[in-house]
Amino acid sequence: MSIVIRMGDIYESVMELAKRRGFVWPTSECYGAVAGFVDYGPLGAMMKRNVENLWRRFYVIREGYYEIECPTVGSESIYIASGHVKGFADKMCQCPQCREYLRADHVAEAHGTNGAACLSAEDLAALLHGLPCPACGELLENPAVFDFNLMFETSIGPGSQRKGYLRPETAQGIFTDFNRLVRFYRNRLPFGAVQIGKSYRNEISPRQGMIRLREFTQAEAEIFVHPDQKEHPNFSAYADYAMPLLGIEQQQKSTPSILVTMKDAVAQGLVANEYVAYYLALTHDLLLRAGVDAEKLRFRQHLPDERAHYAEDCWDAEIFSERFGWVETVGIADRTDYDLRAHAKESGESFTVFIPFDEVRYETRRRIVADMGVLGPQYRGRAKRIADALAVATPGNEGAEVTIDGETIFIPKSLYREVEEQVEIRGIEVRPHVIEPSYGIDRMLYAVLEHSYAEEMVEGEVRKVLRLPPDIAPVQVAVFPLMNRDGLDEIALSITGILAERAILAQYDDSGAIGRRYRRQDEIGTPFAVTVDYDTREDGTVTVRDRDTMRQVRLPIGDLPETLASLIAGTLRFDQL
RNA sequence: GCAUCGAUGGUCUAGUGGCAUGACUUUGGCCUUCCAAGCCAAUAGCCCGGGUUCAAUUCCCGGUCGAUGCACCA
Repeated sequence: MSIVIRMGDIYESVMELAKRRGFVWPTSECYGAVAGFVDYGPLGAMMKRNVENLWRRFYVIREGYYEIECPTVGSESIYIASGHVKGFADKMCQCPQCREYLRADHVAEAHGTNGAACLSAEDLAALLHGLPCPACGELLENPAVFDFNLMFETSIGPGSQRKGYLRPETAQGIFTDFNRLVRFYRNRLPFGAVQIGKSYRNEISPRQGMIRLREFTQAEAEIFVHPDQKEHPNFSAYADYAMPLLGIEQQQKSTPSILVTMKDAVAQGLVANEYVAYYLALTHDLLLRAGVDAEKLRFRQHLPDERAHYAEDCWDAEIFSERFGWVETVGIADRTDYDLRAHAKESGESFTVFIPFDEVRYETRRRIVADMGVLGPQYRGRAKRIADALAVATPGNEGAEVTIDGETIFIPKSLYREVEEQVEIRGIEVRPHVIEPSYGIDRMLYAVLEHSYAEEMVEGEVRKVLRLPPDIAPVQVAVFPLMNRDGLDEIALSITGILAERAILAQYDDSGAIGRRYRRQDEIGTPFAVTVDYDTREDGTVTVRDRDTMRQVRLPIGDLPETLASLIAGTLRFDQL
């Protein structure tokens, strides 16, 4: 019936369509676009929201991880704790000869300077002067050393007293709200929270359109689990879910990915635990549901040298793009307690959950109780500190030694007594581990557009069509009068209204020949089109046309809301009509 | 950020130191009983800034954006 034709540069075609039909535009074109930023046009914004809502259906509604919303501007302390201020600011310089960018501290380290990363830019520049460029060998002359941090910096309030950063990921907001979240979830593990929102990274050289943006949308879930209980309570839902995994071993031996069930992947130790496996499967499920081509999706495990030192296991969902190759779109990591520990250290708060024991436990503890009646007058200001030090000291036969301000003081036995007491232990403070699935929504959206895009020959004409899942498509239904007269238009308009009341986004169009109107909708991926013709006036039926097959069936107008709603939800297939 | 190449209505494109092509799209009208039909009309463009010149969309310089290579990508 139709032949799919070979396409040239699919990226060009997809982006041309996306621009022309209002999916994605270069930002602020009237002043000259800025690389790394895009505007979502009317259809793009609609489609993006549909993708986000699909994500919410999986993570918020199904998993029960509630969504929070934090500021995109955060104070410096957050990112000092997270490691972004230090870990993301590299001292760099450029070789004046070959123009190679160099990590200034690396060059200095290579020539025998230890701890070069901690030196100031001036000191580093002085050190580098006269050293050979590792790229071209020319001697560096007074190289300009500058900080490059991928975070956008800003100041909070007038006079720029307080430094702030645009968040480089949404995750930190969930971590900084941890203690509130623990109470919200009534002190029980596991629990999770999610956030969908903008993040910012001042990429040195953003290329590749929507793939590498300076402002982008992330959907992140942080799932807090007991460190010793990494069995997902609902693991059975995905235990038998089979999908191809490209583990470390497969990559090192250059063998293809292996098809395994999640149950086996965990049993074989390929995936670290049930939680990670569960979200690998859920992500696979979600991406296919969003319109990603299963053949162009793989899950790749981070190699030991690319995995962060604290991560127990880390996988990327990579989506194949004709233009960009394999693109990391989702990261799924077991981050252990790294983030919570870092914030606990920086903020001084605990970042733990109190887990009660099933039964109260009793422990016998020895404690040293100072005789403050004597210690107080004798040591005055230092008495309290001495008593505290005594409490944890290990006394000898004659007495105990404590060290205060570097001075070792001997406290004779007579000034304290050792008591043995029974303590009730009702539970312990546990610092949860974090399982983090992190999605790049813009990349996902681009991948869905690219994978959905098709050109085919229909009766000598090229038909461009986006085969988007019905609930991802920006517009769900188009409504046409066959002729723009004889009352057909009024009927079509009233159908549009009826569908709107059922919260179905229907677009009315009476302009131009009917075939042209079908093509217009094909191009933006509208899955269904309702046409009012002369039979409608006789028997109250209309045709419903399926985008992918271009087949039509007649239905009574009264059935439309229910039938279309089921078709869009995917509970009914068109070929079942 | 460096190097090379490019930028003409919404889209694709012709062309030029002197009134800027054509097609498609869009809008209006006529026509039209289901897949970009036809006819008439309309709307709409030389990326931005500076220089050379009587005159610059065209030549020169700088910038922006895009493509490619290098570098970067916790």
